[in-house]
Amino acid sequence: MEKKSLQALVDCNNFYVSCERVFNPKWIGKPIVVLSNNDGCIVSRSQEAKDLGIPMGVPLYQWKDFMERHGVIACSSNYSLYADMSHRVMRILSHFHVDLEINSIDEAFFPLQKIENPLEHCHSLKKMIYQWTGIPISIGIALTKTLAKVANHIAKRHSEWKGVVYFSDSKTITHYLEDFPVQNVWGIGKRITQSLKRKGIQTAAQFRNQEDNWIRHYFSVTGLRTAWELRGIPCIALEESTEGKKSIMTSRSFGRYLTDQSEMEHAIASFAARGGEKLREERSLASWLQVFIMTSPHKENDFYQNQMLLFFPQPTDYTPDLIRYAQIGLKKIFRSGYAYKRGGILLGDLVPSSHFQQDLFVDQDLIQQGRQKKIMRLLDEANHRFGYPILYFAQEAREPPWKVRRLPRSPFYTTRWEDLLTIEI
DNA sequence: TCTGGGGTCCTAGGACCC
DNA sequence: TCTGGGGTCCTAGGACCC
Repeated sequence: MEKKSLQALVDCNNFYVSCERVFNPKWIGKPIVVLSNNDGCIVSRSQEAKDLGIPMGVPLYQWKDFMERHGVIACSSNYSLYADMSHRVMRILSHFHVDLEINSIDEAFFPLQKIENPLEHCHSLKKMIYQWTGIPISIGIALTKTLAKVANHIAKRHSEWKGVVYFSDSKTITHYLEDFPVQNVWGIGKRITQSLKRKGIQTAAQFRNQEDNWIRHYFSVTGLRTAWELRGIPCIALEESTEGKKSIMTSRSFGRYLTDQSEMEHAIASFAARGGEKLREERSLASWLQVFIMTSPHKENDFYQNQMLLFFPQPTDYTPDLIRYAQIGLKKIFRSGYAYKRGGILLGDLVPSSHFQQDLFVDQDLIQQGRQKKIMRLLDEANHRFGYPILYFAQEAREPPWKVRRLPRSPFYTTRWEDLLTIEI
């Protein structure tokens, strides 16, 4: 007989802050926050910062005074460092679990039904990852993904579990769900929470106990799936991790307003070039490109946003093509007289580059194609080796004028030779 | 003055077809 | 007052996630 499914969810604690602390141990025990691009929002908080009541995702300027009063340290984000630390954690996990499903930079699921003693196994994983990477993690174990999420939540808040929570019987599950705010359930966001509150539902247990028809009627199949998952019936399958992305987006808010068309052209070219890199990393080709620009959505009068979709004659990952099409689109939608706050590109209908069949009717010289591939490979290799872009296209902006950092960023400790950590003895 | 950057999935409604 | 009906495909927009 087949054993019941069992899911584990690994989640790195306060991931960005934890990465910073690995190389800056004097920050351990202090309230720290990491900021988004251009230092706009707070995107990661240490436990001490959370305890002070600083919320996730809020604009920095609204909390600046408060943070100064309480001695909260803020630093700019360093995504290369976080991506590299994430790879290290995931590599260790995938060594023990080949069917690891990476959910985000700091989160992964894996099935556990074949493991003799899940609790013990996960405790040793947790210890190993801390020893080898310096990153503290929490693990939730349960029959379904949604319950594993809840268990993980509990693991972070109830220290008596020592970072690993195993929902092994229905009594334990009910006990925690009765105390679990419904808005913290995976898949239940702001809108659904509001609607549930109006109907008198506050906890995960209350939601789980509603009738199927009622849930289906108000919250569609998505809501019903969540309810079933809370009852321990798996509805969200463990996906094959080999499945690739369906679209790739590269976009930024600008550190200052852009009014000049040529500046916007440089910005869009840089986004297209970065999109090309991501495509080739994924070993995919894009069938179309969408370019979009917008003014600040916080300024209601004088708002303008527009986008244009362009199809390639055949799927491509060749950066000069991406830049060329992005510029064509931009010309059509750019209106002068506006102060632009954000722009970007979206690449869609991705197909694996290995599966792509040459279209016989497109007049494309094969030798030429081979050369293009070679150029892109050289470009990627060079930029990868140095850990930051040293080769780029003339249309790209060299020193992005829209990028404004006010606070120092940590060095690229793990991806740039000059930034290697030195220890004085 | 200052408000992230990615993604996925679902639904409703229109176009179109037989 | 009557004015078919059902299926598929596509798109835009909403809701959610971290």
